[in-house]
Parts: sequence; structure tokens; C-alpha cells
Amino acid sequence: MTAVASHAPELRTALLDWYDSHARSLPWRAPPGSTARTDPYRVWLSEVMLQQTTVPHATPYFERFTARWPTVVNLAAVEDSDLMAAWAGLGYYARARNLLACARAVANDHGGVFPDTEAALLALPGVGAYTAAAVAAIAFDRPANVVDGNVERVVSRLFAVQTPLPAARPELKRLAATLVADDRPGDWAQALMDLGSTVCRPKSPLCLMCPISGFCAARAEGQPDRYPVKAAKAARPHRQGIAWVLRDGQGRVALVRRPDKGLLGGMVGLPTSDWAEEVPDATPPAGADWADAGAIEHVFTHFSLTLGVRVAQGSGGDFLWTPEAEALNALPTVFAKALVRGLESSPE
DNA sequence: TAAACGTGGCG
DNA sequence: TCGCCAAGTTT
Repeated sequence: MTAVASHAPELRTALLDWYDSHARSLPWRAPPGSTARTDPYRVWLSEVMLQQTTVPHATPYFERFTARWPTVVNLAAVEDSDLMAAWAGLGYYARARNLLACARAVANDHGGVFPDTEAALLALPGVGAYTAAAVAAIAFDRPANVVDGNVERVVSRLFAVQTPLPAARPELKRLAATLVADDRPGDWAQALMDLGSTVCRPKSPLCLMCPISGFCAARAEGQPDRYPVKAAKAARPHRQGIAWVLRDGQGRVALVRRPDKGLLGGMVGLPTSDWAEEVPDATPPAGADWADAGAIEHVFTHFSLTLGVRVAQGSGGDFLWTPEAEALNALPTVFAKALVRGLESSPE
């Protein structure tokens, strides 16, 4: 038996039954089968935070955000710099800029109420195909085709899809659509994702625990972890740069606001050289007596970085002079690491 | 369409 | 130690 369309009803029943007893309990989630709809604001916020991000990493951010800003209207009123600081450490900072733009769009253009259709959600900043479908299904009970990385993996195994990712995306989405129905759309989406996360895992899938293994073509072949097939990835280049830790001797450090576009866009950062293949021959930001504080290593999605750290004392200049403890909290991780290195190397 | 875009945990 | 990977979106 495989996951052909004629078996969809039995497959759906098996997975929804499994979800009734195995659903993960998560702060943004209603219990399975709950008729009380989850707050669209919390669903949307969790979905954005969870993009390319693990549940354990996103969870404390979700708790802090919802405690500080209980509604989308509260969030819409936040200063940009406060929002960016609150997102620091979570990564993919374009999400934070779009999150704020989306909250303001809902507050200003939708009367503070999230739109309840997939198409209207899709028009919001930072809401793509996945997030629009997820919010429509989970918050509004729309039978949307919710396809994330988990669903792609589950479907690729159910149907033993040979096409490598990412080229297989459209095919996987079409196949996923054959399993969507009007009954319990939100639970269906979350059941598929929970299965992918806890049972149909990337490595060492737990087929003996799987409620739909009987429908799975990859399981029948005997090597389910062969799926999804993936295209080879390009090697990650390495870059080098210098970051300057300029201190005023009174507990403050010089930061700069980075441009909205590009890497770490909209975040505060340390003053830096360009980051290039060769160690740059760069001019420090002030005529101070710079000491070498070593270097830190950091890995981004598309390159790795050796960042040399230099420390000096100074004042003035066109900087955001920020208390060191506050800076540590507001900086993206790469700069927080560099600042720690600088502070350790020249304790006051 | 492919590339840009962070971070931390795990095998 | 290090590549893989996690609830993607934008340009």
C-alpha cells in the first residue's frame, strides 16, 4: 500500500489519530481538536520566529515578545531599534524588519485584525507561501496546503520522490495537496509537521513508531533516510575582517547602526572593515592606540568569517555610545562574540 | 531562478 | 571537529 490518492482518507485518519495522542505541547499551540481558535497574532509570530529556526531557540523569544507585546497593535507601536534589539541572537534579521512592517500593516490597514484568507495574508510583509498557508490553516481553519521542510521530507518519503531538492519543490507541493481536506485543516498541518519533526526525522527516522509507515514508498524500499534526495551544495567561502572595540573608559562602547539592506541589516554592530578573502588593510575609525585582542570565528549561511578584534580607548566620533551590558544584548551574535573578546582582552 | 540571509545544536 | 540542519522570504 502506498500513498496514492485513493488511500488519502485512511492515511489522513491514521495521522490525525496519532496527532490526538502525540501532539507536542507548544506555547503558541491549541490542544488537538480544540474548537477555540488560536490567536492569529500568536500563530503568525511563532511561524515567523520558527522560519529556519529550531523550537528551543525560538521559544524564549516567543515568550518575551508576547509578554512585552500581547497584541499586534502593541507590537506595531514599538520603536524600530527596540524591536531589532529584542530579536538580537535569533538571526535572519530581515524577519524582524518585516515583522514590524507586517504588524504596522495589520494595525493601520486592517484595523488591528489579521486578515483570515491565505491570499490576504500572503500580501503582508514577510509572509510567504508557507506562513500564509500555516496561519490560514492553524488560526482560521482554512484547508490550506501547508508545506515546510518537514512536509517536504514526509511527502518525499511517502511517494519516494526521486527529483532532488530544491528542484522537487513544486512536485512535492502538488503531492502534499492531494492529502489536504476540509476536515481539521489546522490539526492536519501540525500533525504533518510534528510527524516530520519527531518521527520522520532527517536522520534515523523512527519508522516503527510511524502511524503511516504502511503507506510509505520509501519505507517499502527499505532506505527511507535516502529521501529527500538533495542536490550537491556549493562549498562555503571564507572571509576575513577587523572589528574595532572602542571604549570610553566609563563603561560605554562605540556602536554603529547598519544599513537596512544586506547582512545583519538594521542591527547595531561594531565598526568593522570590509570582509573579504584577504585580510583587509583597513583604517581604524579613530586615531587611537589600538591593541590586538585576537580574533573570533563565526559561520554564516553562505560564508565563514575570521574577525580580528582591536581594542582602544577613545571618545566622540559619530557613534552610538552604548553601555556595554546593553550592547551585549542588542548585538547580533557575531558582534557579541567580538565584543566579549575585546572586553576580556583589556579589562578596565 | 539562484543567491542572500544567522544561529546553535547534534551525530 | 565539522557538515548538516531547523516551521522560509525576498530580490
